[in-house]
Amino acid sequence: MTTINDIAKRANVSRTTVSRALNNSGYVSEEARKRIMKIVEETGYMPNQSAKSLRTKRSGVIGVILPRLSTETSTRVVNGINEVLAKEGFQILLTDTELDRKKEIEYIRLLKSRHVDGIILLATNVNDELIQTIRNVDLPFLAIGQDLPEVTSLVYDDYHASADLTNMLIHKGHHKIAFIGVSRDDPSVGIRREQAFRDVMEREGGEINEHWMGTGDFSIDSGYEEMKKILRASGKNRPSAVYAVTDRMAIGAMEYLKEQGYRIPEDMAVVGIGASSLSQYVSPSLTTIDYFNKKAGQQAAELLLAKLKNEKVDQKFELTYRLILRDSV
Amino acid sequence: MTTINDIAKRANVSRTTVSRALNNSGYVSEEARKRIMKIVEETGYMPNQSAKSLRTKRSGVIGVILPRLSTETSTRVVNGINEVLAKEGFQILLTDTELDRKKEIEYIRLLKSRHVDGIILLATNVNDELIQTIRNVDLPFLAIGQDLPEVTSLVYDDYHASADLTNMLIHKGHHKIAFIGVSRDDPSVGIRREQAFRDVMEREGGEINEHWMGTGDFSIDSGYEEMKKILRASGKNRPSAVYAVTDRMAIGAMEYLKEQGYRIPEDMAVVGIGASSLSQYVSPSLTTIDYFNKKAGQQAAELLLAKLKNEKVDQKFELTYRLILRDSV
DNA sequence: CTGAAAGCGCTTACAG
DNA sequence: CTGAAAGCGCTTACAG
Repeated sequence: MTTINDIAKRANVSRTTVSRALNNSGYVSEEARKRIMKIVEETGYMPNQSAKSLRTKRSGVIGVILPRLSTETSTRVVNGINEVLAKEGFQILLTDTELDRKKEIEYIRLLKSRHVDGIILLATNVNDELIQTIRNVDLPFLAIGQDLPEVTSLVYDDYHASADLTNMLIHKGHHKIAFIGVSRDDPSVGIRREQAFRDVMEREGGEINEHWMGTGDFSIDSGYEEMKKILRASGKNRPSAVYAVTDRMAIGAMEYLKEQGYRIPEDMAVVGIGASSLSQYVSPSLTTIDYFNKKAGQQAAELLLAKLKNEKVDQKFELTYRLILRDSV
Repeated sequence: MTTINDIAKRANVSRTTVSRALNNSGYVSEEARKRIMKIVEETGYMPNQSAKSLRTKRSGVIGVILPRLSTETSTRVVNGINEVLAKEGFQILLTDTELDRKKEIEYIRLLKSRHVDGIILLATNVNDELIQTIRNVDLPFLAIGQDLPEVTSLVYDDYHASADLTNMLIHKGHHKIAFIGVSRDDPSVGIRREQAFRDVMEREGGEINEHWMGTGDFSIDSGYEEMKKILRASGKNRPSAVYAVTDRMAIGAMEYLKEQGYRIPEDMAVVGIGASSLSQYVSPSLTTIDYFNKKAGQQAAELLLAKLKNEKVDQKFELTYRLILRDSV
């Protein structure tokens, strides 16, 4: 492995000068610069980033913490993050918590020890230890998806998105709407989306029936199972629509409904959230809400870069969304 | 930021001893160890990985080079890689070439300068400069998806998978089969899958018609467009089935066929490759081939770990596949 | 069982 | 415009 010393020797200058030439810092004679660059070219020399990072305290690496590597939402966000970061010469150090809160905290500290310049967390829950850890590592930090106190957070407008979706169903004539949510550990998805649903239902005189309220775990299977439970529990008094808080659960619900011979949307309307590619190609195509995940990733990266440049950034950002009306309603 | 020196001072030992205690290397009295560990706990000390890496020449980071961050195939592979690596305390440094060959090479060198311990490349093409670069960086290296000369490569069995698929169509009575492939720059997908198709068609007396041969670019849209072209070009003599070399293109083709009022599979059978989640939920569900991408990722990671331990590993690995018969045939 | 010293490959005041 | 020297935070022979 060639080092800066090798280049210096071959160019007949000190390594100080080589460093200056490479980083465009301080004066270097045109002559020396040319000699150095030529040798750099020839040897394919690349500075050792560990040494550089040790010295400068900057690594050019951003840590990204994901709840799950294999969901479309995560992938889109990471894609957006990477697009912006790569352009600025940053790389992503990727970690996957597999939805384990312990790991979330562990990885924040690990990333710190790996000298990342900043961290972007796709957050799925909010708890004191997490907040505490974030404060302690004292690194440029950005959360996406949950509103973390005292942390710069990009949040989807879950309340209004959910309210719009519910309103839309009501205005299409549905007053009996089943709901498939998730655990309240996830404030954004588990609490806010449900709260908006309940608020709108109440305001508009919809019927909320606890037999029609299910709790899934984000998976397609859980959507299927919850739909089954709801239908079995509801007896003669059946909902005419089902609102699942994620596309995957909505698609699971559709599977069960189709199996049971329900026509969608005639016998039962279905809506989800997420605008997954599945939602587009499933049959009938699923009405859903697009959260522009990729854009969220881009924005997160841009904000983090701003922080790295010591620019002041606001603490809270609300992301926009878009209702996509399709054939399932 | 607390360093090993801080710990040493507070524990009244030298940093040498702290290092030994932390790494379980060499002798440390039980007493000293306890004192040290207690302080490590209290301070939440984590060793600076840049310093460690500079000194030991190992970073605990594996570079992963993806052609596209946002495809299900990539995601599944990365997921498999990560699962194995995380267990061993390694992290992934992620790069996305956006299908740009220049970047492929650039990133290999970049990852080297970032002191990764090894590299896994999801390869999409084979060319001399690439092979040369891999040889030059001289790092534990693993390719997935293409057979790179002199590089440990995990390849899907594209030839036989494609042959099986073609055979299956023929045995279902299809002798006129349209084919939507991709550029021959990609030997695995662009050449081998097509070659197997042609070989089987020839052997079994199927009709190969150049009007029925399209070339897409992996996207759903391109599947749609190629299907359109094929149908328009074929006039009265129409195929009864279409084989697209990826699920996404197959789904694009299905979209066009459905728009034109074709019944699937009665008027036209459709098959793809990839076992994407889309293939399962699209309607009718798509017959396809599962390449077990996650398992490929796991195996790649395991092989790389073996290399890091200086174990000898074979140079070529062929992965298995599975035909999934669904309603589109 | 323990510590002083050297060194990994860089950058950056400082002096000239 | 250039270089000698210090130092970033670790690990590892080496000596005791």
